[in-house]
Amino acid sequence: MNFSPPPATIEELQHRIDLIAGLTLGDLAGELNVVVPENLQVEKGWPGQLLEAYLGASAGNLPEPDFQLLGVELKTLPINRDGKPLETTFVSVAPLTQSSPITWRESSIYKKLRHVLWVPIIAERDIPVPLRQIATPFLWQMDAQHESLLKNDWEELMELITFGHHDKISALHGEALQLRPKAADSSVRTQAFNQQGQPIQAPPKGFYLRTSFTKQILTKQFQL
DNA sequence: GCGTGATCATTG
DNA sequence: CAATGATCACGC
Repeated sequence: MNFSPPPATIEELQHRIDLIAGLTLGDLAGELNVVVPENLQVEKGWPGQLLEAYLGASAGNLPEPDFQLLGVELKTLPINRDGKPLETTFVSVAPLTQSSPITWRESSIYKKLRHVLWVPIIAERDIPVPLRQIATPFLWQMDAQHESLLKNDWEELMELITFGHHDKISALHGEALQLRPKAADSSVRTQAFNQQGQPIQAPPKGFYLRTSFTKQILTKQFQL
């Protein structure tokens, strides 16, 4: 995709997002001269990549916030017509080989979620992809309550990982943050440690925000 | 293979 | 019908 130049300031970013509220994915794709996929079965990440290109977010595949200059992470959020999140939100892969413990504020989760540009998209599956409409994007900063919630979940999950119990972690752990498979398929393996601290091969996992958490963010923002 | 962007689709 | 586990594409 053809990328726009990155915004230099928060104000410039705010101005850009004010202009896309109410537009459809087809509108944005048309401006960028890109073809809209029939459905997202084959190109699941397409909405996110479209918005990245349109808004000039380009951290590439670096484990860094999308707008590096501004320290802002871009997240599209599929919602239904009532404004309720339809999917969990992927944040980052989990470090299964973390030997020396890192602190919450050093974590990629904190760095990415500290400041987020949320772009809600009305994305019920019966709406054709090009007609899916961008609701009201907004800049959001993690507050103390969000932080303690996420920090608690993160510390619990990281402790399980550190002690080699990552194989016993399911999506059921965590109130706001959960750990789920993150791979091309279930046969993929990556380096990890077992309970004895010996290196083993294990399925890669990623951190995801539950819909209950993103729903609260939307509720606070829009007083839904 | 890993990390980016996520949604799909089966199941309880 | 929500949620968990599985999956798809791309850059390097």
